[in-house]
Amino acid sequence: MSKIAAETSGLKCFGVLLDNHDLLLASSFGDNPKAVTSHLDQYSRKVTGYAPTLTKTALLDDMIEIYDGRTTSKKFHFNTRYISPYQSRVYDVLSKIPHGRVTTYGLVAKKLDSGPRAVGNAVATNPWPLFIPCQRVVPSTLSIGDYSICGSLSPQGSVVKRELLERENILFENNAIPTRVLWTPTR
DNA sequence: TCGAATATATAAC
DNA sequence: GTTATATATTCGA
Repeated sequence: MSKIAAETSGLKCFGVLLDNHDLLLASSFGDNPKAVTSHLDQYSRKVTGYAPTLTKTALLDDMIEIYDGRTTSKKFHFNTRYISPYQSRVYDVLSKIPHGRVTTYGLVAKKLDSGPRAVGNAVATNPWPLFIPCQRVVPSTLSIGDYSICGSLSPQGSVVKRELLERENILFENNAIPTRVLWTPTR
């Protein structure tokens, strides 16, 4: 059985989905609290077959810290049962991107001997936004690229993605990320 | 099993 | 700036 915890802080709602050992099954955040919880609820039904119950957890405070662009050295514990081995390899790389830096879909692909579109697929289906910093993956042009909120793409997503990076002290120079911010996964 | 759909990259114009 | 094409993975018919 799984559990949802959610709370609103400032203008955003933050939510997590936990399994019965308090491992993270998914996270979600956005403007609309209803959308956040229903996204987690649907994810739970899809992967576990069950509707979640409600709970509380300090993980929401960690999530808000990350949203605010604060560095955290905390280790989070994920339930990886419902993701593919390939997704797992991609998220391992993403978790190594330093705070305040970005990498590209292509560089991650090179590291994994895979392809950039495949990386895009995996990043787009990241169940753990904020905890796995998928906002730090951008196109090779160093423009902002796309970002999904509660499982759906919209121009709003790119705005949120940019704000997340700006709060990590990444300042854009004429709508692009400076090259010095680019991080290359070590081979 | 196969076709279609991607949060891509690169090269050419 | 705009295509055209190659590419890896996933998902559903």
